[in-house]
Amino acid sequence: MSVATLVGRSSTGNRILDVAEVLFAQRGYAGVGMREVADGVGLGKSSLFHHFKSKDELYSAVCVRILDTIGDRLVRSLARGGTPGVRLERCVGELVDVLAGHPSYARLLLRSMFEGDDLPDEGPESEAVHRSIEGITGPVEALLTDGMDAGEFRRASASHVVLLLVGLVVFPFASGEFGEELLGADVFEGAQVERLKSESLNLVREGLRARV
Amino acid sequence: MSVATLVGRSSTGNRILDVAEVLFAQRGYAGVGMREVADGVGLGKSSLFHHFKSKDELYSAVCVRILDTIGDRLVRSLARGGTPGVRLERCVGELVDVLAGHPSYARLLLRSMFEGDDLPDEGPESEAVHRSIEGITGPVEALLTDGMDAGEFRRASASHVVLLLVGLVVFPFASGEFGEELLGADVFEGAQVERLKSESLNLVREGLRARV
DNA sequence: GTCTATAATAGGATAGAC
DNA sequence: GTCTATCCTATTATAGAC
Repeated sequence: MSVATLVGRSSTGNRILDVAEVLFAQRGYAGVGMREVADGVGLGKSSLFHHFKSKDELYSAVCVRILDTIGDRLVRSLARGGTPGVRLERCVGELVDVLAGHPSYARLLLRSMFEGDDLPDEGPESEAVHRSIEGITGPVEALLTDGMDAGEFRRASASHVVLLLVGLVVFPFASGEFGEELLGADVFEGAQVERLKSESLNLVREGLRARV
Repeated sequence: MSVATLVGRSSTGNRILDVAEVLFAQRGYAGVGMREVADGVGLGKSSLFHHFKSKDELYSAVCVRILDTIGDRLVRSLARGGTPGVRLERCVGELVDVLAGHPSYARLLLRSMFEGDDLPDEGPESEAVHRSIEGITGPVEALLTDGMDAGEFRRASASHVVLLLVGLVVFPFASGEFGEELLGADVFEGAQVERLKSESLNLVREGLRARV
């Protein structure tokens, strides 16, 4: 179904999503007007409403596309097997690579969590977002539990650790100027990405290892 | 100077800040209108412009007040002495307490980092925010470096680790519905806060400990 | 310090021609 | 599928009475 989501849209629809993704990531749901999106695509404002019947629907479509892209890669990465420790590290590395390769992703992901108050909680779009999220957090939480049961990870609350890990991995790539000033370099530069990846992996590896 | 910021405003000014803080945290800069703030305070819209000459200025004032409140507590906490490990853990615990005690803080902090594109980079307000941030990250980064030099923490890039720590500690309290569904409970509930605090402390302690 | 009134602009969304 | 024109509402901000 996630594959259908990725290919089941016209080329104009995808161009709209491309433009909207960048804008929503930069300025958030309320900060972006349909006119600005239309200008970016090279269309009149009204034409957008032919492809997406409301701003809400456009925003949700952007979120679902990102979540499915990330979800597909993570699930594939997890399926490649290995011990829980190996799989977790591969998974964190993969997530860093996706976020580093798509500068809009981290911001839009975090923003979408904050803007839940601004958007309808019900409706089919919201449920699609929901399913996509659970398709990611579910397997990761299960992986942590497996690692604890196997004695590879120390005992901890898997769900709380997942929450911490999301912040740990995603936030740096959403931190913008804050991160840039802290590091003295663009967060998306190759060297910074590798540094962030290795520091994240070290923190996760050592932080979750069972004491000997 | 941060003390002056905290007391150097009329009671009406502070009431406006209280209302604006909650609204900006919920819906972001662009998502909140001056009218909504005015209604919340019980004033006419125009009266707000007597206290803050623009929406930008109001938003910056909200950010600076939060940053100074957090900064004051962190700096005080750090000044209480101890080994780097002890001080870092006290610092993380204190930060968790502040964020848990003020549900608007984490969201507004993260949002303010994303909305840098939406607001002027120059000007006195932006510089005040800047100073407040450096007053927090500077001491923490120095603490990490001290711990590494003392052989208590493993070698790592202090600045990159600070970025990870901010995400790790701040994000959960900004995660809203996402965190709520993941944990199956309100993130700000006493038991959840304690769980998040202890899991954060464990991850930081084990994750930064020098190998023996 | 707070108010009413107003300016000037932009917002989301729809109707209907082509 | 895209366009122009339009509707209605909301936006930030200012002017000036009280």
